[in-house]
Amino acid sequence: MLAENTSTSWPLGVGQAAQICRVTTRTINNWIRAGKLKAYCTPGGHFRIWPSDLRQFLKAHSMDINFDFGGEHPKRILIIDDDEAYAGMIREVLQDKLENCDVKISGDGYEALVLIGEFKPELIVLDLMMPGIDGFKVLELIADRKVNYHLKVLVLSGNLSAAAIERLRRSRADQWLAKPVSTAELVHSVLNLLSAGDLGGRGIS
Amino acid sequence: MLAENTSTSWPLGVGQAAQICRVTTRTINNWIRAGKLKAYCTPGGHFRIWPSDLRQFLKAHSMDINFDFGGEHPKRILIIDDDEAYAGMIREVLQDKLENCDVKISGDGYEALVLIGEFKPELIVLDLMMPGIDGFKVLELIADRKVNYHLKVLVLSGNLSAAAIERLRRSRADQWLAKPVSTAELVHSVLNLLSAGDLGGRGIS
DNA sequence: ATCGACTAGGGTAATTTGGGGG
DNA sequence: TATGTCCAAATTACCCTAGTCG
Repeated sequence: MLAENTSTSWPLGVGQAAQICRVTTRTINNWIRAGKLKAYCTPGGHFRIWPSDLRQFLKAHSMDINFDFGGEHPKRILIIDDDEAYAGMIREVLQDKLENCDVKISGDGYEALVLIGEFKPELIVLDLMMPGIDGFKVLELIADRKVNYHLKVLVLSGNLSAAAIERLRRSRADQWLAKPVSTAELVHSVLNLLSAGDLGGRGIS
Repeated sequence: MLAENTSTSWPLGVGQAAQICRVTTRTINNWIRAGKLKAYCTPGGHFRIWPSDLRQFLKAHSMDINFDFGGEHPKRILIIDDDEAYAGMIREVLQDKLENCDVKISGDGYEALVLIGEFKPELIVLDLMMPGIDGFKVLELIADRKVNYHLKVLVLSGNLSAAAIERLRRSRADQWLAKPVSTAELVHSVLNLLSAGDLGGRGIS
């Protein structure tokens, strides 16, 4: 649906790119016309730059500049936990600490599977103990999708026996934390998992 | 309301085009009046833009923007059946008779759930008899999605007792056929389900 | 007829382009 | 060579109200 632009990124104007790169708009313009910086053109002749292209440009020229212009899509996080109150708390913590994130909760493992395809989260916070569906089955499916997408899984569980941990390792979970978990620990893990690899998408669906 | 029609080939309002192009409605208006962007006019003077015209416009100006507004894509059909040979046969029949369709097969009910979200099929051909996951659970999830998407379900089953049929009815399956099913019967049902609720395009693109 | 959502168009402000010369 | 600065024309964004759509 178009009405909500929570998952689309916006192109930067030349002035915005100039601020990020600490140069004048004129220079940005030169870079574009020289073919060094990829951009597209409005019918009126104004250039627009996708954040991911600017990032690539900065990286290619070893310009050590980081920017978070809010133009990129928020990080999509899916919390799979049948404990509604607990999941809600996690969401609040994440929304408070990660200023640009889009969090969805699913208390039903089956619905969660649909959401994995539909919402395309970058990170899944998974409770292993769920009624109806096996958390390891979810992990197995996710492992298949990791080939094509950036998708990290943080497992939360109250019962992390050595055997369970070994099975998690084989299931390619990215990280696991024992409940109860401190907010600091949670946020640290989430930030760590999200910072590994990112690319901005473009387009509307 | 114009903003809601994401799954049929309706003309776009100026605001929708503006969101797609990441410009203001005013700018879209300028483009139209300058003859750069093709549009037609309502009696009251409001502009309407066909998705194909907008797509052509974006392409003509090398604007690196993709949008999928539905209506023009091939019909997406998801076959959920653990009998690989049977599913493959259905696919061949459908691809032969529906010249513009995109068919995916899932032999695993869990993976199928992910595909429902990811592939966003317009039609699901569902085998009730599946190992691991209950076909009715799938129907239940689909019923939720029907609120927001055009999604029809054709159930195939070898065991269509009166009780099963009653349960299918309650589960809001759109149609059910007993195995074995004739190809003519299958194709007829599929065409019927796909054409319902979809007004089609405008003929030429 | 009523109503919410959207749009056209004018006016104005901000930004961008491209040139030329430092 | 690459970039900063000045400038006019063009393009786009923002704000507003009356009018249209469904």
